[in-house]
Amino acid sequence: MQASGHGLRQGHHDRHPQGGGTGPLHLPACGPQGGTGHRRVLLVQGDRPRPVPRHRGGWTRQGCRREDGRALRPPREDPPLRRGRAHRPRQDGLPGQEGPHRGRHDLHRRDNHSGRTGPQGRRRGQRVRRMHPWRVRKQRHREAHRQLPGHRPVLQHPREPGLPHIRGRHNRRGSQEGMRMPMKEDDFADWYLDIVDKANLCDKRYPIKGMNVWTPYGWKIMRQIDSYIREEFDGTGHDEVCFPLLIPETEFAKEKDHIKGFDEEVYWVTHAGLNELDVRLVVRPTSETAMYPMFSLWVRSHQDLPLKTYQIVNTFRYETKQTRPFIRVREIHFFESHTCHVTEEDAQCQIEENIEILERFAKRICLPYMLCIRTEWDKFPGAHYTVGIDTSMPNGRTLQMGSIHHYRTNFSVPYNITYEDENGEHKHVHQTTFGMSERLVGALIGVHGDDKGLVLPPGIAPYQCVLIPIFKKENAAAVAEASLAVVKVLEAAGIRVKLDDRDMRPGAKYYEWEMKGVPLRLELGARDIENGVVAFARRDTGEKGSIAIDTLASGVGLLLDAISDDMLARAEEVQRSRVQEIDSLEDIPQDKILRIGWCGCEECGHKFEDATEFKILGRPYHPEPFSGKCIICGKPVDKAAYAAHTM
RNA sequence: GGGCCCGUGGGGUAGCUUGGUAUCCUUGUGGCUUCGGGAGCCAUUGACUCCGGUUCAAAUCCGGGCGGGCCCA
Repeated sequence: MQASGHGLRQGHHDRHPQGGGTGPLHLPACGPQGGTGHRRVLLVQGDRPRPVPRHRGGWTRQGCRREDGRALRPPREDPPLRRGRAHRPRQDGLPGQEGPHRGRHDLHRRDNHSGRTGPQGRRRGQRVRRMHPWRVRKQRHREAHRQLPGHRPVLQHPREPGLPHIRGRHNRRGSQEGMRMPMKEDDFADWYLDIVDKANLCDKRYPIKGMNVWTPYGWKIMRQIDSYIREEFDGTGHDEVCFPLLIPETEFAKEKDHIKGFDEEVYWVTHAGLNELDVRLVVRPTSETAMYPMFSLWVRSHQDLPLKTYQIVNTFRYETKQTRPFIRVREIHFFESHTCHVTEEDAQCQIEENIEILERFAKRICLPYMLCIRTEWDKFPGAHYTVGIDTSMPNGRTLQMGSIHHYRTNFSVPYNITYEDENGEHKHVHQTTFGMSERLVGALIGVHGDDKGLVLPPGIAPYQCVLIPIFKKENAAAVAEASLAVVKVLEAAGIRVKLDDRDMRPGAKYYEWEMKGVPLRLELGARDIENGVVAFARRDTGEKGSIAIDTLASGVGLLLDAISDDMLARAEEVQRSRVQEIDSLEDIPQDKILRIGWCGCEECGHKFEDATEFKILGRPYHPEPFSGKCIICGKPVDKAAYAAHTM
């Protein structure tokens, strides 16, 4: 700030809410509003006090009216919708819509005295100067405006005083800022975004919607998931491959249903340098059409079968709906296996194997799931049938984490993938695929997280335990040494451990690592060293205790196993409790997965979906005993179906 | 396809109706001090989405672009 060519500027210390502006007034030496940051204050020389303009900040926006009663501008009935929840009007009719604001404005005053202004900075702005002509005009204009009939200056903050404090913005104690988070059950969407942000799983600020940056912590989680996938598929005779990102339009268009299913959400490469391409290129939304032209070259004899491949790559889909980290993105970190078999039965065996793989995999990452054979109108474009892998989220919606498809010969015919059998006959292969994505990370967040933040299963946590040394001034060196020894023991036992010896208060570290979901916290202080133990606290249950230092590695191992088992058991129980059987369209619980009778015909299915806005997930892959009636047509049925709101 | 709303430091925001002053919290940085559940103090970096227009003067008003969000079909 500087004295401009106009000769004077005001600092905030000059303002006063009562300022009428009609004549010279003496300023308070240091009013409650004064002294916001002495950095900003400008001393101006002068011999006459100047009028004090009305303090503008924190005043109600009030529409003003002319004599005829018409508004000069439409008065704003509601606070303007700006960024931040604190602006939203209360919808619930609870007390708080009226009355003096007791939050921000007053707090500002308090803060202004909080010591940020130095001793020298408090008595400034006493000398003022004659007003510049434009300011005089403006002052008169405002004064006239204020005297219009209907003008009601209200000394009340425009924000609703009764709104709950969100994220500590109005908190008296500044240190609480940013620590609070939305509650998981109350507002899942906000809670989820908050956790992604605070646990630093990805950075959403990349300037393309739906394309986020994997941060080190988030990427460690994803890589751990990938490593399990590699272990499982390598162990079942699959070979990892890596196909190009781009697919010629000519290949992409070969399977009609497939292209129809994707044509609204693929990215196109149309130019190379300055020239338009003769054949446009598709950025893969999935890799069938990239792989299968090559499969037709690779597969020649029945001895080449089964061909079992997989790859972990990124795929691209132009999502038009609202994107969300990990759950709905445009660049997808994707796993996909592709297999070819001699017969439909062989392919079916592969589906069974995939389900076994999934079972082991899901246990390791502690995710409950359900398998449903998707409806005809919801199956993968080009598939014979699709098995969806769903898990349920805290808001009652289901999240599809992956899918398993049986293609029969739907792709091998257009892509001409044939083999020569023992008799010299040429036949089309039967194919399957199995795909999962970074949605697994989204599922982990939603299924296990709580109001303190992320909770990671030990199997995928980048750090399975974190060791926090409790220093005192006199014993810092000894504690540091003992901590290093503990870390060495644990690392030797193959446990991923993090030593947090930053210069922070222990409590602050506890909160931080709880937010980041580390399954087990270890503490080591003078007390523990004396007793020959290490203190621990479980993230999932909060349970605290101590482990003898002699049996540290095995003790920690046992605890991690117990955490893993308990987390899976609890999540499975929650999932079971979210399923509810219904037999009529009346009183449908909106936050449950519905188990219904459905005759299986498309007409009834669509009727049900239209009437309830639920989506039919399909029939359970593993048949379940059921006897009832189709919820629409009333025909007796012996097979269940599941339906849910989906993410 | 139609309609509506919003773009202010790294994050969250105030200010916009009535043009002139960029507010507060948090974060970051340096220092002192402290450490068994978010300590404190001192100093300090950092922003008006872009392009036009109106004006002596635009975060503010007007038009357009870009970006984001919501509703309807």
